Amino acid sequence: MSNLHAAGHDLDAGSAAVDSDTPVEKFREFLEIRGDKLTEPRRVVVRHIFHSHKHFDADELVRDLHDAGKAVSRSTVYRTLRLLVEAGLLRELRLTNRTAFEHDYGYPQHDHLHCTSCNRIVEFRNEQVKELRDAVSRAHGFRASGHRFLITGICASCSRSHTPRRRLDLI
Amino acid sequence: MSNLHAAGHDLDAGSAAVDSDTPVEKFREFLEIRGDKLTEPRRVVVRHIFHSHKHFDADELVRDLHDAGKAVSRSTVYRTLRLLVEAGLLRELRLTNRTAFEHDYGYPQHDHLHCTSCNRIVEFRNEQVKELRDAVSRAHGFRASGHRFLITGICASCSRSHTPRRRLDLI
DNA sequence: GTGGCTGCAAACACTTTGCATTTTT
DNA sequence: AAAAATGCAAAGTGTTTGCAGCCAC
Repeated sequence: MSNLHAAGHDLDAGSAAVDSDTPVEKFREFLEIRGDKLTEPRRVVVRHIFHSHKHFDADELVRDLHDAGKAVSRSTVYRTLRLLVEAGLLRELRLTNRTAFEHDYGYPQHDHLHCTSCNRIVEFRNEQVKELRDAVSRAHGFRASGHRFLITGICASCSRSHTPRRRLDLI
Repeated sequence: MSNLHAAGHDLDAGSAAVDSDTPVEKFREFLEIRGDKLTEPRRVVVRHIFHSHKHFDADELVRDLHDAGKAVSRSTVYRTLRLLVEAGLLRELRLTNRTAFEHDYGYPQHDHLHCTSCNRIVEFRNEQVKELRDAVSRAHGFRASGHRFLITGICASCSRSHTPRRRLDLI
């Protein structure tokens, strides 16, 4: 889990350090161009999202913010999420009927393995995916701007534990 | 286009011919095993779906059936769609917030290009996708049962005609 | 006949919107 | 001060469910 966050992602944090590459700054630039405003609720949402979350959905975010004593109304959360996607800071993931989000800024290109048993999502990185996408696009006169490669199946730990007719940890 | 439907897929049709490989038959087998029943509304839904549709959503299906004078209640349509997915006859596609479906029976493995401008979906086939999926799964101890590779971008005809090129890299 | 269906309407779950008030530039 | 954002509650979507009567096996 934590290994995915390994290298230099010291976003936000209390440090009053250089602040021009934080998600909040990026968001401000985006809003500025459109003549929109960076408000406190928006700042709170963005900071929270890029502070720790990986994949999350609107409801989770509303609840987390509330529990952290930083409550932001559900409407504002939804409105802000929409903006963050437009701004390219977040990406939508539609595995189920509720939209999940993940970081798209300062985050390396990757794809997902979705375990249909425990419902967990594992990320993986593989250069060939993009190569393949570009090759296919080229062959179709398509100008690719992105892709989603989702592999569904049973993860290692689930196929170990849920396998019927097999003793669990006895050996 | 038509090449995708190339070989022997004379499904439904009035011909009282051999009927053991139609989607309806497959569905019956599936239902039988579970001790469930093949009813007229279910037959109507399955026949309609495999008669012409490619990608469709529940609402479209309800409307089409209604317009064809073969109305089936919305609930039954939803219930039947769920069963067809379980039966492996249909596959879910979640590009937007409404679930879309496509044939999964008697249809070759393929993936999609989604044009975000005209919203059209184009299919493509490429063996390497599956190879890549299997390689990645293997590397993660994952037992893959399926995958979804979706390439988003602008299709040839849109990038020719429209040119309102959206700026995505403002930030 | 029985257990599973169907249709209807009502319930749900997720997301969006109208509006009066507050905040940002 | 003007323009835009917030929060609330109310309205939308899309999908599921409870139930009385109906139908396939």
